[in-house]
Amino acid sequence: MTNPSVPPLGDLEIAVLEDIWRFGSSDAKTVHARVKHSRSIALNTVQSALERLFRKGILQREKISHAYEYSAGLSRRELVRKLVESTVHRVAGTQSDALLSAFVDLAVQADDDQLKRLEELIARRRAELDESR
Amino acid sequence: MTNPSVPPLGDLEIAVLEDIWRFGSSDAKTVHARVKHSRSIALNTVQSALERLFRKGILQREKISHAYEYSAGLSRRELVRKLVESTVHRVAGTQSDALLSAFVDLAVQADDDQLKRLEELIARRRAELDESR
DNA sequence: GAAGAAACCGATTGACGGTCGGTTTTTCAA
DNA sequence: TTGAAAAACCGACCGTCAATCGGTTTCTTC
Repeated sequence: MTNPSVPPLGDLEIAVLEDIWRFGSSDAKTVHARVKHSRSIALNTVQSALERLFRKGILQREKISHAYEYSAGLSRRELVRKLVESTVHRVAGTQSDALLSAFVDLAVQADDDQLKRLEELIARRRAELDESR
Repeated sequence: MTNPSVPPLGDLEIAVLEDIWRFGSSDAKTVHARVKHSRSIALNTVQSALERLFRKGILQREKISHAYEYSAGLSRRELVRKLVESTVHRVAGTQSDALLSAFVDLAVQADDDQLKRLEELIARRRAELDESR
């Protein structure tokens, strides 16, 4: 929790991740087959993006016969959270304040519906806090 | 608003920025004088960090006699917001959802006090929304 | 007009992402 | 069992970018 740092991700890495999120666990070949329409890219390139993602702890892999099956170790949601956390940590003296500031300013763009959901969320969180006291 | 992208910042860049936030508008020499305690670094190095920050639109500068006076064009808060926005945009299919998700997950760590402030914020935002309708 | 200050102009180094080609290892079927 | 196909593995190259600085030019001011 003290060091939630997630290394930054490149464009291809994100594209490949998106693909795994979308279609579920896959091996390099399959990902390549799907991704090569938008990017003409060699299989090896996809392979190393996958590998990098694995080393970064973003993807998991399991050897199925002699091919790696890659799967997302994180939901998009979790990744976004970690990424945001890292970002904030880098440029924030005291986390909580900076975090709150970001909330504040981002919330300004939220619409009615989102505000409502946010309120519910806060209520729930508050309930949890009360409960554990 | 559609393209809020802020380029990523290096460590020295952030340090220099922090310095400007802390002490206000300064020229390279002054920043260097303050920063060199923690990092033994040449004046030129600070100068180019400042310059880079300027080119990235993070700092403003004004020529005072023949030296540049750099000042923050953004508050820390605004920067954090932009940085977070960029981060979310890169990895999010549909912005609003990802944004909300990030809220949700980050809010889980918020304490009582922060929740209260968040609620106030939402209330205010809601009032603004009503007003402009 | 000379000295000092600061900008300006590269140049270098080290990471890192993206990109592959070639080599080795593994699997599997004939 | 062996040979072809598949996939991993290795390592190289390029481009970009932050950090770092030395040297040169330009500007100001006394």
